[in-house]
Amino acid sequence: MDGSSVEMRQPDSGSYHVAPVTTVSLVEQVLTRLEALFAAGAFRPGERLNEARLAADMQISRGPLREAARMLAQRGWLVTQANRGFFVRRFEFSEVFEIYQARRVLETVALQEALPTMSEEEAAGLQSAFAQIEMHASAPDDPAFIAAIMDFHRKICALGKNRVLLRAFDEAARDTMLMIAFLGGVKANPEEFVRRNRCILDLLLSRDAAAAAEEIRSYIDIGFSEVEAFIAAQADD
Amino acid sequence: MDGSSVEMRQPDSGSYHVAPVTTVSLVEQVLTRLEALFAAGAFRPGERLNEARLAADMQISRGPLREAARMLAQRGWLVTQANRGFFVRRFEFSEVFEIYQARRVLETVALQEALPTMSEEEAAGLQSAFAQIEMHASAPDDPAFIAAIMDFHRKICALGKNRVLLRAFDEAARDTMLMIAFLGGVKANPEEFVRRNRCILDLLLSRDAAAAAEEIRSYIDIGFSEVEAFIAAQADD
DNA sequence: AGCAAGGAAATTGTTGACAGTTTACATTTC
DNA sequence: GAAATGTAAACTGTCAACAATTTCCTTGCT
Repeated sequence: MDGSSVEMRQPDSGSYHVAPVTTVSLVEQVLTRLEALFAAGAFRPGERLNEARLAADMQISRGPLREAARMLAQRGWLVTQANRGFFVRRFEFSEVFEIYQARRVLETVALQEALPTMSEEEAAGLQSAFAQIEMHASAPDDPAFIAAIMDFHRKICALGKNRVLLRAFDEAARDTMLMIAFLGGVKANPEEFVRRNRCILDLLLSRDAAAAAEEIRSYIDIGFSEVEAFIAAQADD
Repeated sequence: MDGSSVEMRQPDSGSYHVAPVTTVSLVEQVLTRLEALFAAGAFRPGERLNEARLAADMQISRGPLREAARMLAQRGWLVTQANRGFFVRRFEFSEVFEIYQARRVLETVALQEALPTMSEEEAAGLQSAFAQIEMHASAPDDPAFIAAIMDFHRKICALGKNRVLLRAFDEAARDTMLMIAFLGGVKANPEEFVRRNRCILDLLLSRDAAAAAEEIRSYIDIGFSEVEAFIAAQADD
């Protein structure tokens, strides 16, 4: 490039305000790719994963792969057995219920205390998050649709301004997505989801904590019922 | 050993029902030792940990150490910077408040729904857990004292029978212990803690969910106030 | 045929070495 | 003397090889 024609502005004092060089370590890249494989349903519950083969497929060595796998194990997506390696976790049905129950608790608790004092920025954030749901509703099978829904509800939980509880919500949200990946996608009708989330948004914007909490409760219960019915429909395996 | 003098009983049918040989992988051992170092206050917030030195001290190579460190990073105790390694997390004061708030929420929520149907086994478990607190009250500086208190409250949270929320409590409990390790131990008077926990136990055993929840709320608030005061007393650093 | 024992192949656990980056220090320049 | 520059040491990131264990198949026995 010709450095003479375009002159870079020199900083008037001290520092340059350039964006820091973000080097993404190989382990983080592997973690992202493993997450994508999980989301795509590439791993089956109980499956043992072959380190050498996976590393070869990713064109890396086993070291970084194992480090990423340890992180997923700590997250609960993989379990380890000494000298036998990493296995994909299994879901019991009882745990599916607990995941939905946990999300219900975490979202409604966040509301109860924080909704009356919700800022305009937070309200705008909720609105744009809901807009993302609408945007992806035309492609309900795209993982981005579920991700948008989760992000909307994450912002609801974030109203509580408690990082520990928000982290717990993130865990539950990730568990939900993992479970859906195992089920092979949800068949629920997207309009229904958009409609009910719009209802939640409206109640939030009107600062009606009790009504919003009640609506979230029933929304999540419906989500659980859909999964419950879907699982019941699978009388095989 | 002389195998002839002692004859093992042969099983009457098929299998032996012996406990499986639990080989503890080196990574798990390292994780345990790192946790012990954290609990002992060996790591200071923000400290960078030298992989080669730590591995040499533990007489292992860097591979297993890095895997254990990745797990602690996923847990939030360490943070990573590309090409710079692992650093011990820092606590902001605001997060200390959030930890206590989260424990308060998780314990009281578990009670609200589950206390009326608490089984006799669960009640007995709570009683023995409280007995452990009393047993360690004579040595309040021993980490086992705090661990006993945490275990009692963990059993309270477990009444809710929700593994996702219980896991969140575990996170918060671990964060609490880490924070205390950073502070260099709490100076609070142990009799006060024993007395208030006995009060909680009594209310639990009488199945009074509302009163127990209220007592837990004030108990945790007091715990937080103690930490708050302790931090305020440190006007240095 | 069914089952146990043995051994080869496959797989995980761990290590040491090398490459790339960062950090610390000495040197130069103003 | 302070700031910038260059260089060596220290450290992290990654890899490939070796050791230990498990898995699977073959063989031999009842």
